[in-house]
Amino acid sequence: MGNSHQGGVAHAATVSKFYSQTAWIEGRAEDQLTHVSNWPGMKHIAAFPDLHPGRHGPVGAAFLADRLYPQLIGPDIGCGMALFALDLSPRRLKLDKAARRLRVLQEPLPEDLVQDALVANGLARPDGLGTIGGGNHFCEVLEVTASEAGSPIAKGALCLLVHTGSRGHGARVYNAVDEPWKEGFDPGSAAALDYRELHDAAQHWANVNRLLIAERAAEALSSDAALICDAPHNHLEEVDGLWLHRKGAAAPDHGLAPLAGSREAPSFLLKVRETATPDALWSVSHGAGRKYDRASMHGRIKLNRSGLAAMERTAQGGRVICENRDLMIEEAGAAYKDVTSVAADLEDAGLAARIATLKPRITFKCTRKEGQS
DNA sequence: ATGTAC
Repeated sequence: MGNSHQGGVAHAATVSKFYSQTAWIEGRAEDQLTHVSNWPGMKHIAAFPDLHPGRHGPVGAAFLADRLYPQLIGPDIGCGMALFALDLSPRRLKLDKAARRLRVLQEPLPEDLVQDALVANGLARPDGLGTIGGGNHFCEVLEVTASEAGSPIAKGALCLLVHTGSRGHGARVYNAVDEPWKEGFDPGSAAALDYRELHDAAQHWANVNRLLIAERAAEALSSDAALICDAPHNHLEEVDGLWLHRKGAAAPDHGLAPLAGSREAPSFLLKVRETATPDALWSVSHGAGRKYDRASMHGRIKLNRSGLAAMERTAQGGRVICENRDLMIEEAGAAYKDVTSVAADLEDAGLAARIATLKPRITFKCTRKEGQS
């Protein structure tokens, strides 16, 4: 664990794996790791215990190269997890009422507020600003059930975890990248400079989006949200003249990063030891990581006659608002790895320590739209 | 992951 070793091919990047022998890692994810390690200019890769297969390379890894690879970042540029403290006590949180109120997150942000946000933050386009989007994105209310020394949130407090990114804005940037780009971009090329400028703007857009969603959710709950940390996990960063690509690997914010579990498992706040482990490329896991791909989940989850309703309440008594049947199945707790094992591997590797345990109470994913099942 | 088109 954590030991660096050369790949089998000349000039391949070094790969550091921060997971134990018993970690759930698909062979295909490790094959992708080896494949990317042979890309031109790839120097070093850090792979984390949430590693799983992705479209152009594994998710749950950080890649350091002397070239730029937009496909390693993907369309959701700037996607990340932001954690907020809520000014609201668990006793005052009425789950069903609060869940109903959070449904406002499905609505577009009112146009006047969009315009205000664009001006205040120097953003170019609305592109769905203030909404969380689909896939694995969510806005969740959690209760702090354990808190260690150094934690900014106390046991018994409520917090808000927002997982979203740059929506249509980053997707447009990504989809506009001229192919072919399999060899990556020379960092000095016009294409690279263009991508970097648009990427940085999309990352900022995503950052603002998480803050706006937290404000909307807090207002719906008649509370206030105070930012604890906002850790992006899909982005490009220059490090000593090289290019660090994070794909589902979190960049800690002031040494903190949320580690998302699932609707059936806790999440954790991690204190990250950023300087101790350059082999980890100043990154950690951002969540449990997918155990089963979306398609295969439909054969694994059998909804009974009560259908979605059975999944709208978790075993822990939490509420889930996800009125898209397919998404509910694809995002079931069973689709994710054991987050406690992921956290233990990060701790054993000396990368991070859990300083707070967060139990999901209400997860907002989506309400029903016309035409959806 | 997205918006749009089928």
